[in-house]
Parts: sequence; structure tokens; C-alpha cells
Amino acid sequence: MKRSGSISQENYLKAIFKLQHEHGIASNQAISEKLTATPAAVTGMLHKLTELDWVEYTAYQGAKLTAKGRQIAISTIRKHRLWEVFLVEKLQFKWDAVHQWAEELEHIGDVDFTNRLDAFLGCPSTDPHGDPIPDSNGDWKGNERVFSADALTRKQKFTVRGVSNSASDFLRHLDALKIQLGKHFEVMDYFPFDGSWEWKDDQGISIRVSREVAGQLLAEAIPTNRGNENQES
Amino acid sequence: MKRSGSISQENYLKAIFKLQHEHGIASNQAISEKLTATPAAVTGMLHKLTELDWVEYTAYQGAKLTAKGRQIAISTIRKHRLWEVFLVEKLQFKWDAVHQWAEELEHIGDVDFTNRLDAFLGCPSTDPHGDPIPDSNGDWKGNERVFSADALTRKQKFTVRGVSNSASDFLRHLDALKIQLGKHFEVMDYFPFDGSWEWKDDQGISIRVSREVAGQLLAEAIPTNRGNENQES
DNA sequence: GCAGTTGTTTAGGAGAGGTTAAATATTTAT
DNA sequence: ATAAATATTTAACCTCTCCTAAACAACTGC
Ligand SMILES: [Mn+2]
Ligand SMILES: [Mn+2]
Ligand SMILES: [Mn+2]
Ligand SMILES: [Mn+2]
Repeated sequence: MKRSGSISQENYLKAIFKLQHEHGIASNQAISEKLTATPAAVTGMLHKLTELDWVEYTAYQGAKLTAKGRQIAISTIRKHRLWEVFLVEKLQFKWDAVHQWAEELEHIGDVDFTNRLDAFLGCPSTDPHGDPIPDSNGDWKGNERVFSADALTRKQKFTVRGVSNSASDFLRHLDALKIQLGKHFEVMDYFPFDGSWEWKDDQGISIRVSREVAGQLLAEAIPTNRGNENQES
Repeated sequence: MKRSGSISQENYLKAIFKLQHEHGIASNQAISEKLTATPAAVTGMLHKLTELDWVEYTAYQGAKLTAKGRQIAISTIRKHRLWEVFLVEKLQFKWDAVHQWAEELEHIGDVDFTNRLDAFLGCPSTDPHGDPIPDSNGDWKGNERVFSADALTRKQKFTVRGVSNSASDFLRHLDALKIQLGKHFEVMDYFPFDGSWEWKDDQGISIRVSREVAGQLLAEAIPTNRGNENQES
């Protein structure tokens, strides 16, 4: 089995998929920004994707994926995230360096290939940035208990679960702060003056975290332990 | 660092590299057959590659790689063969199924990426078809003791070292004959009538091998053991 | 409700990499 | 040496995906 669509088409479907989740519909402009193409190019491609029946598109309104389009988008995202796991776990890339390569690798391989990669990696459920990896049926479980770290409250203990921004400079900044996925912190203080925080890690080491950082970090609250130590399964 | 040339350009350089080895120069027709493109397309691309200084090309004569062209070709071949090892060793693909995917994967990754992949795979020296894998300097050691299996002589013991044809149907035929790389055989008989052979493996199991098969198998002779059992290191 | 701003589409065109068919070179055979 | 066969190049055109500039639709403010 060959690639579903061209590389460019798969990139469009992926972009529309993500925008549809955020805004219900993917506007021409939003797509054009996400793919750094001109709005004119987007209009042209939307016509083609409509022809292929992968997108439903009303002029001046925006685009939504059809069932087939969504399937292709999800399978591309699945491949992207699996390759990212491969790059970090097997090739020892840092998490800020994998996106560019995954952006190319995601267009390679059919269902069988992807399932083999998945199995080889031990069927991971999230990628190096905490994003869920769809299974071979295109299903995944979002973690509903995850929320933006700027919604934390004093004394709250939490686990870092993901980032809502995978830009290299942000990820390297997290490295500098020694913030990694899975790490536990406790909220020590909040400073309304600039929206910054003080968090303390397991070793009792405190870090100062800016509003910008907290706003793009995803956290999961750890229930206050009442005679029950291990919340992690 | 990004890709050296476009995917198409890399495919041309690879084809020219191989043809140059076989015939000293890559003719338009040979290239066109190897890439299943029309001769007209080849002429066009040779002009472009000449512009880039990756190829030296004389009209009606043929093409040869420049130093830079050879470097790109070798690095592409290195990636191709490393990915093939990955697909067989890590994703459990059969050796007849890896070429198609490697043909796409070979265009991904820079020098650092490739070296990481190489290290992860344990710096293999040959791919699943016995072909040598260039190191990061573009050097590799060909095995001079390897020759075509149709040049064997009766009573000769040998090791299967490679295939000179990686087509799926040939590889599956070898699977059916239980012929694998590294396996030892002894030549029991040769039948001039149809050029076929009888070979016996380690377990004393005999197989009949056609002229076509022997002609595309690469063997390495095992020196007749004079009080020296293990020739393999 | 109408002007202005903003977003979208259309028109025209570019470049990369192909194709087919015709024109040329080159090689082979007589 | 010349005619025929074969290989290569050129010419014209195609598809894909992108671009810029101009036309057009849809919102916004008042
Ligand atoms: Mn991509
Ligand atoms: Mn990711
Ligand atoms: Mn290729
Ligand atoms: Mn191979």
C-alpha cells in the first residue's frame, strides 16, 4: 500500500485536523499560517482536497475534514509521533530536535510499517512532548486531567505531562530549567506582579517559572495523599 | 544541515554511481532504465546536475560523477543500506520487502542523523543483502574474496555472502530454498546440461540450485580445513 | 447602511520533474 | 561508404505546487 496523498496533501490534512479541533473549522488564513504558504495556495489545495473528498469546503467559510480526510490526518499524526519517540528513545535526539525530522518521516510507510514501528517502540501512548499517539484504529485517549500549568493553585502537587508549544527555543528553555515530562513539582508561590511561579521539585530544589512558561506547560494534579503514597500506576 | 539535492537528484546520482562502477560511464539509456524515466527526462536532469557540478556529462557520451556528486551518492547509499538494516533487524521486515521503503528513507536525515542511526544499529558493515555499508567518511571495504556462485567448483565449501540482484521475487525464491546470508554449503555436483547445481548445507540437506540462482548469488570460498576447524572469525 | 478594512478567490505565471513525438547523432551492417 | 538501426537530444506540452497581484466578498465601525 502506498501513501494516501502526496506529501503536501498530507501536510494540509494534518493542519486542517488540528485547526478544526481548536476552532471547529479551518480558515484559509489559519491554514496558510500553519503551513507558511500564501492564502492563494491554500485555496488551490482546498479545491483539490475537495475533489478527492477528503475535505468539505465552503468558499469564504473554511474547511472541515471528511471521514476519509480525518483518517489520513490521524494516521499521519500517528506516524509523526511514533517517529519522534524513535528519534528520542533510540537515536538519542533531544526533544527539541525531533520535530523537523518527524515532519519528513511521517510521510513514509503504510499501515503495516507503522504497526511494526509501533510494536518495536513498545506501543507508546504519548510522544516526547506528551502528545497522545493514536492507535492503529485511529483512537487515542486524551488525558482529561491535564490542564495548563498557569491554572495551578498554591500547595498543589502536580506532574508535568506535556507542552502545548513544541518550538525548539521553548523546549531548550525547559531543559535549562530542568523541567522534564513526568517530573513532579509542588507549587510554592505565585507572584501576581508578573504572573511568575515558584515550584519545588522532588529533591526540594526550587525553580522560578515565568508566566510564559507556565502558560505553555501541561500539568496533571496529584491528589493530596491521604494514606496513599503511589498515585502513579 | 538539509538534504544535499532533491529526492530526484539523489536518485540520479545513485544510479549514475552504480552504472559508472559497472561500465565506467553512465549512458543515457542505462540511467533511464534504472530509474524508469524516459531518455528525454534523463537528458534534462543531466543538464541540471552538470550545472550543479555534481556530474560531468558529454552529450551523446554519458555521465560521470564529480567528487561532490560521488560524495552525495555514497552518502545516499549509506543511508539506504542502514535503513535496510533497521527495517530487517528492528522492524522484522523480510529482506525482500525493505528496498521499497529504504528507497524513500534514504532521502531523509543529515550526517548527524545518519551517524546516530549507524551507532544505534551497531555500525553494521553490510546490509541485509550483503552489500557493504560506507562509513561516515564514505569509505568501505569490499570483500575481494567474494565471487559469483556459478564460478564454484565441485567439493568446494563456501559461505553465502550476498546477492547481486535484490529483486523481491529472487529473494523470496532464496527463502524457499532456505538460502540465507552466512549459511555454509558444499558443492556436491554440477549439471552441465542446464547449468544447475547440487549443494549440501551444514545439516547435510541437499538442494538443487538453478543456473539463474547461482549466477546471482555471491559466495566466499572456505579454505579446505587442514587441522583448522573455525575459519569464521 | 455604507465605507473601510480584512479575508478570500481568481488570474497569470514560475520552476521542478515528468511525457511524447520529431529531429539529430552515432553506431552497425552491408 | 552508405543505408539502416539505434541512441540521444530538442521541442512542445503536462501536472503539481507554489507565488504575486488584482478582483471580490465579508465583516466592522459608526
Ligand atoms: Mn510533514
Ligand atoms: Mn511531538
Ligand atoms: Mn530513492
Ligand atoms: Mn540492499
